[in-house]
Amino acid sequence: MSAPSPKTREGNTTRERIVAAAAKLFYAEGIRAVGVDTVAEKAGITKRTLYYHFRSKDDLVAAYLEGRDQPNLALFRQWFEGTPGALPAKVEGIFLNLARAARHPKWKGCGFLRTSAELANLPGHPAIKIGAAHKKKFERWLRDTFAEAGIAGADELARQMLLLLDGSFAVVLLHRDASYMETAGAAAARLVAAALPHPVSVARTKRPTPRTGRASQANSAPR
Amino acid sequence: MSAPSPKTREGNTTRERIVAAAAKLFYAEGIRAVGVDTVAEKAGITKRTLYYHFRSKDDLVAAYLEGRDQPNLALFRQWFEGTPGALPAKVEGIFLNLARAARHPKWKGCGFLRTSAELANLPGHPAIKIGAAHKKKFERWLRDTFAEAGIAGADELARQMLLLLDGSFAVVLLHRDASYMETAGAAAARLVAAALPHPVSVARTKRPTPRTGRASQANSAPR
DNA sequence: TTGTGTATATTTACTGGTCGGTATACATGG
DNA sequence: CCATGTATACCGACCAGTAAATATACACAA
Repeated sequence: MSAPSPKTREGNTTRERIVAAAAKLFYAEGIRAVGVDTVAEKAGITKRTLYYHFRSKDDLVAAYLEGRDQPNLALFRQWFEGTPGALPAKVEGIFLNLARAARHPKWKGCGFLRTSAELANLPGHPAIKIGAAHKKKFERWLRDTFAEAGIAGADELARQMLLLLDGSFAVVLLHRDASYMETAGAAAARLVAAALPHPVSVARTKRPTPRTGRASQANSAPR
Repeated sequence: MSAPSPKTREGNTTRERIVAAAAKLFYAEGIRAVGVDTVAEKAGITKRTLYYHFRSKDDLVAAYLEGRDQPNLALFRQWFEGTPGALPAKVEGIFLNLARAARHPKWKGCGFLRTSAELANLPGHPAIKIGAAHKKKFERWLRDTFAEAGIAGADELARQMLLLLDGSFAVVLLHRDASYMETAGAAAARLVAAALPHPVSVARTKRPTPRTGRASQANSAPR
């Protein structure tokens, strides 16, 4: 995005190959578990070359997450749009696709969350800022999507989806049981359906969304 | 719980002091970020003594989480019982108390989840098994509590609560914004209220819980 | 075309320090 | 004496980061 950097082999810059190697290793093994020597070896370069392209390991970690930001968001959008049906079903589609992905043996949870958990003692770390921004982008996309559908509490609903999503990342990683993602998807679909302006398929009620009052009072976004 | 081990100073066995020091350090800094030398120093002993009491660092990590199991569960139960009102409010009380705790500057998320995230590349690690068992105990307690209240889908509801809880751990740790826990509490309360056998304060419907059908089909626990 | 300067890119070899874990000896209390 | 602890000193491996030399590419001048 900033430095042009010339080609070295077929199509890949050296920097890209370093980030690709770092991404694989950091995601598979963890940040502190992987040394820069290992990254350099996997990228087919020497450690000194790595330090020519990155000022420090922390910068490399940040580049790893930076590189996952857009692809991840695109994947979620794709899962949403690729699921037929009404809004609740489309939201649930994200969770069901994620459950399928989580059953792959190499799946190890959400790289952003795992990095933030591992570096929790360094709150200002650039990688954590990138992770926070990533999740905020996702939440904003959800909120806009809900708002376009005419949902009143789109803000809070988006936050709830994020909580269920990240909760399923954590729980599935711990138990290695992807069915929790289907549970989360069901809960998400139910919350979305309850927030829809049109009473869904349930017997119609007088007021469209009478249950919104309770929560909005406990959650007026302190900051 | 297993070895009696004699006292060394006032009231504490050496082993307990080691575990206490390890707990503080591992929670505050992370597992791989803390060396055994640091733990030994903080416990006021030498490293060799640490290795007299624990076969390996992995054992020490397991002991750290083992020691947090019962106190953590007791705290959740206490928060639940200490909140007045009906079931949804009591469940929400857990989240509100947790939000208060999360605003403490030394709060760093859930030690069980953070350990599982950091050791995700070692699925069989004893500490991860302890963490999984801990979360299962909490989920079981929730399920039994819901079942006693006459809720039909107590199993799934308990899983949803766990997802919201662990989701809020992850999200609040990333954003350092405890208000997400209040959002999670509101969502939890709403889901519990919707599952109650008695239609809550909303206008009565013909069937007590008509919305259960959608989710039960998507979540029949594959394992 | 040839030579030279310069910025980019990469190498080998190495630094001081920390990692988990241990060998050996010494203390102390039953 | 012997079991239980504790202390000093050390191990090889690995850690993040660096020095110095060099290879490569391109610009511009003779």
